[in-house]
Amino acid sequence: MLRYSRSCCRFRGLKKLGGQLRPLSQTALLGKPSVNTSSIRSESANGDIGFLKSSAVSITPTFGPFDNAHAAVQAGQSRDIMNLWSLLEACLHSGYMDRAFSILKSLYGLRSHRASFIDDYNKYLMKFAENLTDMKIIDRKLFQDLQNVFPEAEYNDKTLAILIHYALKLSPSRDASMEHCRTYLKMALGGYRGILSNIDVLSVQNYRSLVHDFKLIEVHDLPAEIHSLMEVNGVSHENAESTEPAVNGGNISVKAKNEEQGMTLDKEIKPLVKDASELLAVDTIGMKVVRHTLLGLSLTDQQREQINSFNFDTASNLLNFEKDKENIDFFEIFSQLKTDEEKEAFTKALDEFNQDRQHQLENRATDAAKERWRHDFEEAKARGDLSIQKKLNIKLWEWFNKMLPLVKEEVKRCAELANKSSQDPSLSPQEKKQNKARQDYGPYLTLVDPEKMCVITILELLKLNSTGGVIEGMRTARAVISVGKAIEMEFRAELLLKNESHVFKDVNKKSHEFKVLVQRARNTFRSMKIEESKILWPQEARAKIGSILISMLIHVARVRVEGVDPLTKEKIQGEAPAFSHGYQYHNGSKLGVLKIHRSLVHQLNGERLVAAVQPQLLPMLVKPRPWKSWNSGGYYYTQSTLIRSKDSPEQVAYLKAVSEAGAIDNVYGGLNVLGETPWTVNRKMFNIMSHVWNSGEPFLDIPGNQNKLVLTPQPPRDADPTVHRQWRLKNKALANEFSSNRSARCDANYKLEIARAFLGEKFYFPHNLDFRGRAYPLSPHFNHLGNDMSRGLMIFWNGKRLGPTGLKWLKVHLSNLFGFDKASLEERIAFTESHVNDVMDSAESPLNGKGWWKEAEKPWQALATCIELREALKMENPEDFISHVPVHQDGTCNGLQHYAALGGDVEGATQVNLMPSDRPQDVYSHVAKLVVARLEKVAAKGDETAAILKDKIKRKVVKQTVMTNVYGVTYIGATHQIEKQLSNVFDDHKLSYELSKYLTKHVFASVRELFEGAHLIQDWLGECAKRISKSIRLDIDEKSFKNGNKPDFMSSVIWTTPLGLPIVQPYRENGKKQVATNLQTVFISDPFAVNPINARRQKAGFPPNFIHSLDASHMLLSALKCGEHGLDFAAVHDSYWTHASDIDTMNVLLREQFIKLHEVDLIEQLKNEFDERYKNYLQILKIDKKANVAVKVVELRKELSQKLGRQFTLADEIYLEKKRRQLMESEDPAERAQGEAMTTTVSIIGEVDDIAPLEKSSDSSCIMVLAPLTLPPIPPKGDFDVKELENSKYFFS
Amino acid sequence: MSLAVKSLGELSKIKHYYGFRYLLNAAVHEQIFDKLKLATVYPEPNKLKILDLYPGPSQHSAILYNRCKPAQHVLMDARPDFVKHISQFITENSQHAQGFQLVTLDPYDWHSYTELIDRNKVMVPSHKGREAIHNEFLVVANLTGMIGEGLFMQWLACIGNCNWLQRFGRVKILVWVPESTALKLLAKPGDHLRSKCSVVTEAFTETKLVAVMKNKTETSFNSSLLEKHRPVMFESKDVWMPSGKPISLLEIDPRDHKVDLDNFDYVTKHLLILKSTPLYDALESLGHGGKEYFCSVIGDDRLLQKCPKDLTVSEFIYCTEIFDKWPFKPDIYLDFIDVFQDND
DNA sequence: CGCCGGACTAGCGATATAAGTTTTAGCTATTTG
DNA sequence: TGACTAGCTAGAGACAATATCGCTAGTCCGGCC
Repeated sequence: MLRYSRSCCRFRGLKKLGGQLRPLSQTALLGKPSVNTSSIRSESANGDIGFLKSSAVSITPTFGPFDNAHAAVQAGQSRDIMNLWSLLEACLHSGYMDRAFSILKSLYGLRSHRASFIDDYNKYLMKFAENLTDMKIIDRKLFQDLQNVFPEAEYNDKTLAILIHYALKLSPSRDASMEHCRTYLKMALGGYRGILSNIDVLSVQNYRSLVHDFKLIEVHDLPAEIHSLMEVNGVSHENAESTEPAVNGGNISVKAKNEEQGMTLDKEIKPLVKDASELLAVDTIGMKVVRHTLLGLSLTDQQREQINSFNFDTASNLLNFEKDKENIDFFEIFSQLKTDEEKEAFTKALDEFNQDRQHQLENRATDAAKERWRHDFEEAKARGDLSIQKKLNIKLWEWFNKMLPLVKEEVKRCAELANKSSQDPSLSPQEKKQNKARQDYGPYLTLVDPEKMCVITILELLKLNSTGGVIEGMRTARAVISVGKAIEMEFRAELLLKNESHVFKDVNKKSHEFKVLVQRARNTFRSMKIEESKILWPQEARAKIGSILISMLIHVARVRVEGVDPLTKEKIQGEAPAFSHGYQYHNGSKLGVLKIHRSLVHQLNGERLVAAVQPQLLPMLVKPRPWKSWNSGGYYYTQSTLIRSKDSPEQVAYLKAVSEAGAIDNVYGGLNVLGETPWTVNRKMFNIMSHVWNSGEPFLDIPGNQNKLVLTPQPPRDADPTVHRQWRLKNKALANEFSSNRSARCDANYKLEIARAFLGEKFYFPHNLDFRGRAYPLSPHFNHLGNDMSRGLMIFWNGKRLGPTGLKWLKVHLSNLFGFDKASLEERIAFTESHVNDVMDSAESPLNGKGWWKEAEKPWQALATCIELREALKMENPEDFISHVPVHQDGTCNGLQHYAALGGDVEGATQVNLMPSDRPQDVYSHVAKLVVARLEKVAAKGDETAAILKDKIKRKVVKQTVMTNVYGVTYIGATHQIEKQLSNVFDDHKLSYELSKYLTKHVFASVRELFEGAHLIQDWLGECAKRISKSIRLDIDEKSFKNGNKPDFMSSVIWTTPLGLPIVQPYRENGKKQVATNLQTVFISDPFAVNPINARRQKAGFPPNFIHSLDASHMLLSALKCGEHGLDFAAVHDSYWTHASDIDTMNVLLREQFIKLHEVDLIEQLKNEFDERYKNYLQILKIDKKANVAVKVVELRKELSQKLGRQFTLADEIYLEKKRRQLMESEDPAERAQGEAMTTTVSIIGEVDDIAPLEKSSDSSCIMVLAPLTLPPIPPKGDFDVKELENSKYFFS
Repeated sequence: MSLAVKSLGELSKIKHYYGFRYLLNAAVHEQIFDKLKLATVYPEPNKLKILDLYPGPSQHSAILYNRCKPAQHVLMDARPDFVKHISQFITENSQHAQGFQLVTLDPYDWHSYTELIDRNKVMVPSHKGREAIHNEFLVVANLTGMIGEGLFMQWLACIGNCNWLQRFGRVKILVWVPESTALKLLAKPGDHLRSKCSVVTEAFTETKLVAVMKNKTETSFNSSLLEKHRPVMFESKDVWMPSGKPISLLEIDPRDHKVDLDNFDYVTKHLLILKSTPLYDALESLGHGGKEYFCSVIGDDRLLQKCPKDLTVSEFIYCTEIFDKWPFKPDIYLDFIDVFQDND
């Protein structure tokens, strides 16, 4: 009855208002928006692993505000939108409703954003309604806003959901409430489901009312996750008369229902849980079950005792960060379980426990840190021990307490300012300025609990000690941003938690089974919520609140210091600020630094700073949230994006488009496999490292614990300037070494401490991608991509019986770790076997024995393998050994492998083991040989340099250069690498540098000779990138021509990987700007700014990036397949890891996938994509002035110039060409004809079939013209057939 | 007999000027040397040694040589085109060029001087005390090129340290610099160009503006400066290469000073970053608790209200002395940063 | 009432900073076929 | 005449950042008609 068509509704609605009929809801009078539900989902073509579908989408995407390249109008606005969004959000949560409303108006003003404006309005409405008691006000407000203020905006299902939610909450009577709901439901755009799917608005209680009380909707209208929650109740309460219990809900066990039955609804609806932390305490029931399950397993008495005494209350038993406390060793228990059933039960119980812990981990870390400080403080106070040389934590607690009131005061002022409409004129100019600034940061500062902000600030600053090359301190810019970011993260996590508790507030989890259901619903809810939140605080806001907080800390934080009186030379005690803001110069440019006082730094050196590790970024205790969309996956409470595109919203835009089309499911799949591999800490390795660490001595790559930086004595004043310079350089070098040692040690400390916390735990690494699609674990510090030490600390949680092949592979692995990896497998096995005594010795007494393992290329991993091997060999049948150590298979010069496959280069393919062979080919030795041959040839002709060098060329000399050559190393870079090697042979520094320069040329030439095909492709890729990045795009580049004939080039190189991932090279000119903060201005780039691209980097980066995108594709495909075959899989780009026993399987799979990848001609595919994507682009060429076309162009220019009465610029030419094309696309035949008839400079050039012969490089005899963009022809492909690879066992080895 | 003085027309045939600019008008040069009254400073030409750095076309060298007839006049230049030109010039004038010689060393390289003086002993200046300007040694240089400014700043440091050529005494330097550099060096307290180098120049040298290019633009020397120095003015057409920034000639007379250079450096450098912030606040950037300390020592509130850009040299020296007495002063030798060491 | 002028300011762009110089591409003149 | 090379020069470059100043364009206010 209220379903009016749009036009008549407005009309009639208004009429009715004027008349007697007072509708219950004014909002109901609003027009019903038209719904656009067309979607373009094309069916995946057969055999497509992503590319076809994805490229189809990404070539002509329809972009939202993330795009910064597509539409010119939008270009300037996307940044505004993001800033407004974030400000709106901040104002709403800070309760600045008036300001929020004016922001809404601004958003409404942005045309390009109009369509999604209602989402912003909904957020406002939601908040607006929160503190009201009268439904009518809400309804009227909405009506008036949409009628008068935002006339072009139309409500959507979420708007209705909000109305329903509040109708249920606020209506005075059941009837009124029901009537409201009925009305709103009828206004639905596309059925009830649309409204009801807003589980972030409607609470479980709401659903129950709608279903059970009012019977307005059926259970099957609800989102699937909610069903179960309804039904449990439905059965117990309503006897299932109106609902159909069978719908979808069959998975509820009888037991669960029974358990629920005793409860009445009244009892169930408890008073609201006010905040997140209280909510957490409710969960203990489940933990009893966990304990019960665990105790039911076959355990040793000791373990039983441990579990019995273990407090499964997660809040008090998060990870173990205490040195002398031991958590239960879940890994030990798990590995000792005999039967699969027991393992399964154990796993289930542990996972459940970990679900809760993960939740805690991501949410309660700041509180935990604070509590620890307080605890230490109180303890010391109780002991009466508040000595001068205070413990760090006590100091921190004091700072915290001094800082807190300042922060609170500031928050108060911001709030006051926001509520005051007019400025107090009596204020001093300085105060006024301060208030002005408060307007900027105020909304953001009032979002997070001041206590938390203090803790975060302190922790961040301590964590940043000695970063950014500052000796004792950090860069200010980094500090303010870090603090700001941390605050933002905290806010997001809190927000999510708050929302969650709001929605689930009236759900009581009495039973264990029921809780599982709730948890599932929650997870869905979280995913939704996270996906929805695309808002990022602008860097500017981060910097501003960061600086405010930091300057407060600077103000209060003080330390005891010691100094020397310059006159009496006595030691003096004093007090000074712990932090000091100042500047340092580098190359004449100033750099803001935040210095940390030396005495504090010393104290920090001795501390274990685990608390400062962002807890949101630790390895996860549960399987990561599977990747489902560009921003949904990984951690549970922290938003992570699929691609780490710090400053490329452009790629995000493409990504969203293809993701929504479901074109990159293989990427998600591959990443999920990586994320689902469970790990645990290798306890034996941990103990050894821990021991080494505690000694404080340098060991392998762990630097020793030096406390003092000793500088060399100063030369006399009148010494030669060179002497002074040398002295300064020497000091710099010393200081750099010192500080890099310190940060290396600090890093090692992080690793060890995280490892300690995860001892005996089962954990996972959530992964995401860099912009080329390479996978990286999200958790920094401690992951399997880390250095040898990190890797040595980790083993697979799951163990697998070695079996005959496993044992062999374990031996091969050890040999590889020693760097003995270019021999045949048999020889490598023999290598290990010949060292069996060393293996035993290393494993048995790693620190006191002969220390053979330390000679390995990767000593820590070698030691881990030695230990594993010893355990195996000790057994009666070593093949029965259950192995956990990951065994690696590395591609031999993986980049070249891809190049060889692309180029079909037989010789190259052979060299990098794409061809089956009895022994692995060693490219490096081969190149070395080639180089020697060259040198000998020239030496014979009398070249002395060649003669000196020709005997000095070893494999090692060329290795790095050959390897990095693929990755586009520059001549200079390569020279440095070679110089490093040569300096071992030649003492004279200058000589060795000269020789290196000479040698580099020959190495390059040799590599080129050997990988002819590869280099042709490399050059082709480079040339394409160059042309694309110097191309002009008709639709947007018009205004970039402001500087006459020199345009700003805007087109990045964009391509689609075989898996369908769109890649946008992010190299743009850095549009860094100065941002004023409390401490100083800070130089930061705004990721949403549209900057011209950096053509040089686009060109230099493309060839290696393309190859990386291929190796990434290969890895993900292999991961996917390994996952399908039940393998535990991990990878470091071109090094694939699995259990020893599974290596053979993995090798087959990865070769299969490589073949699959290269079966299509990827280069041709790329060319086609380029041709399509850059179809209408123009390029600037220089052609011969005397050529026929050139003359014509000049004539036309002259003519047009006269008509215009001024110089005819390239911008004009582009404008004309654009017009011509528009006309030709027109519907109107007359216009089309007009277009055809038009002559532009571009059309003249376009008539020439092949422009290339006319091109000239540098001469005054040529002119600049615009021509359609053409790419060079693909270099011919060689005869190598990638299928040969199938039997090449040394491909990866 | 004297060396031939070539004209701009001839000298402009030299291919490359390497980004340097030279005044090539003999009359103006004469005017300049008149103004400098070199005869008073160097009463005994037969003991005078002149080191001419980056002489380039060497027109001024010839004129100077002709006027002073010094015992030795060494031109140091290593730029191929100039080397060629100078060698040829010397050959052409060989009979009149006693003591007029070229060394093809790079004046930028410190080693060139040890090479010239200590190793090959081509030119060995006498050591003089620091009571007066060295009266037997003169340095002439053209630093109008790219590297010029940087090199000059280092020479200033050498004056402060009494090393390099300044180890022989307070050696006068006549140096051509870009006008922008001259402006900086001569900036007085309160000038917006006041910077560390102006303070250092003022503290360690007595610097005079000898010659400037005639210039219509505003962004040039202010009238009081011109009034004070009364420099010789020359036309821009007398300068080769024709394109480039205007140039000026400075006369640098090192002072006898006893300032602790390192502390002075640190204090001026840091204070002048916040050149318009009152000392009261700016001092905090000198180190942990700088504000507290300095305020407790400096009684004069007027000084604390002043901005670094308005401070006189003696005020900077005063601050340096206080800084030096600070028990908790930061380590001034660790005042740098390794920007490439970025751990993420 | 409306209009206008002047004061004021936000915001942007330019410039200086320190003090051994960074690499590279492109341009020009020289050399050589 | 053209092509190639060497060597210069300039242009970007990571002044891989920040303080300050001056200019401009807009805003606000008060006075005047």
